[in-house]
Amino acid sequence: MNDDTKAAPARSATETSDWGNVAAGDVMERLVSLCKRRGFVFQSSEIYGGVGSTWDYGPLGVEMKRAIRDFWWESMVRRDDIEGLDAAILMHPRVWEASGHVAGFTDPLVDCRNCKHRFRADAFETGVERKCPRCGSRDLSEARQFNLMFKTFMGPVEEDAAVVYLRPETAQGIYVNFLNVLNASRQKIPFGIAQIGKAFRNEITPGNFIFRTREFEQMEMQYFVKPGEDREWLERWLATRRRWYAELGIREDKLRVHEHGPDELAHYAAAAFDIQYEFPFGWQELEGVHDRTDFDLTRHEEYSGKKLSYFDEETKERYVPYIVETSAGVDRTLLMCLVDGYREEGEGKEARTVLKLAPRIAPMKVAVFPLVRRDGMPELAVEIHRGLARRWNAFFDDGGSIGRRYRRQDEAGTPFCVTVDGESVAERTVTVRDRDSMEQVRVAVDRLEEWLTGRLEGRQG
RNA sequence: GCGGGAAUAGCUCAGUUGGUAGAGCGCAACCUUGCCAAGGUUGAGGUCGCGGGUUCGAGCCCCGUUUCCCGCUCCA
Repeated sequence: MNDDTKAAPARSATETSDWGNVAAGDVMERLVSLCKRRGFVFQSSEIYGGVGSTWDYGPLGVEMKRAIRDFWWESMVRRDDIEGLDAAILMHPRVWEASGHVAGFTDPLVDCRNCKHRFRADAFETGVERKCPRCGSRDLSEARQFNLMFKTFMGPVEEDAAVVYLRPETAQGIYVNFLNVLNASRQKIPFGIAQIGKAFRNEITPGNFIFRTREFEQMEMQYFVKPGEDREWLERWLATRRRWYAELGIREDKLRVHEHGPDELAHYAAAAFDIQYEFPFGWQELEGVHDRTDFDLTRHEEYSGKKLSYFDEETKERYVPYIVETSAGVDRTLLMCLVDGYREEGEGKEARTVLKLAPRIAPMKVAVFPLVRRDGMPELAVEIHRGLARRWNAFFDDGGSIGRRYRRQDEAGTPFCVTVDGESVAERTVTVRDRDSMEQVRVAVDRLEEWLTGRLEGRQG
């Protein structure tokens, strides 16, 4: 836990918070409830009592998640210097020895309560005095088997089969394919490899809804650079990634960068930045931007016996590239978008719950309503909906009052609602209502798609 | 991992000394409705988280368990 981490400022229930008429402490609860009710996120295997910290994405959630992945992929891989990859979840067990994930996994570990050092416990069994090898403290935890990787068996007969692991991070799939991608793509350093995929960790403390789960999805880009140029690239990628969050429409004051101090750095990293968001449960990491040096490729050279260096034809130098990675979580990005857009506004009859999602990640882009069910309005509304649905996820609703239908779309985060009235039938014009400003404008039916394109993409710029 | 709390309809909850489950909202259908949760009628939906036990009888009492929440711990 670092010094930057603090709870969101406490406010009373009657005071307006960053989420409108709802106290910060209630936001997560309300959001979880909305997610279930509207079909964003369900607890996994709920009818059997649920399974710990795993979640299923419902009809709206899956659209939103896809949109987040697509936006990331477009901004990362649609560049000349980045290639895409989709590596397998199951990898050779030696990969995890090389990566350092197996060390301390097969052996029971002991924690020193005094200096927080963690070390192998097997030495005690051979008569070594039970004290911390670093600080000498005798205040030690019990020896515990740390099982952070999910283990399974490859082969149908369990006893004979090889133990394999579900990958605890996607990055290693990129490192082991470094040469394959380099040769196949004819890239030159500097260049990057990007991947989106699932990873699995037996987290000791999962929680906070979909923020920390045991099965999760990562969006990672590993950028291979010449040693010595790593720091420059680290800062460049950090700036690029910060801009991405701004383009997602996230509130500026809820984002910050935290630089890891020397005691926080992971074994593989020379320098590390976290991009953090201020959730109702505190500042939390969304993405790591790390200088991993040549640690990973060097280790894979050692363990595989294969040369993973790069020959620079211009300078005639051979070197193992340094790696600058950007590693973001899909699920926590989605949670951030939901949290950032969640509002409870107005009083009494005016009250509404609204998700102010950027149009590019809204699960539904537009909804179409006939004002009433007569005089040709339903028919025209159906026709308009059918046209829009060819291009966007568009929703049709003719149930209940018009105000109720607006409220339903507010909760789902739909940016625009199109209403067909009597004049629509006579003059081929419709009312378009904006989710955020609640303003209404009149648009010709024949120009509606063009108008929406401008608004949807204009607001995404 | 430790301690505490909770679990009843999709949601929020009520349910008396133990006597076979209710409300509001939501949802569906129909009517009404001319632009921000109007109204009416009808309806669907619960083996009360799960498994044992006590009892003539358990949503309620006891034990176990799972999940979630709050602290602490942990966090490759």
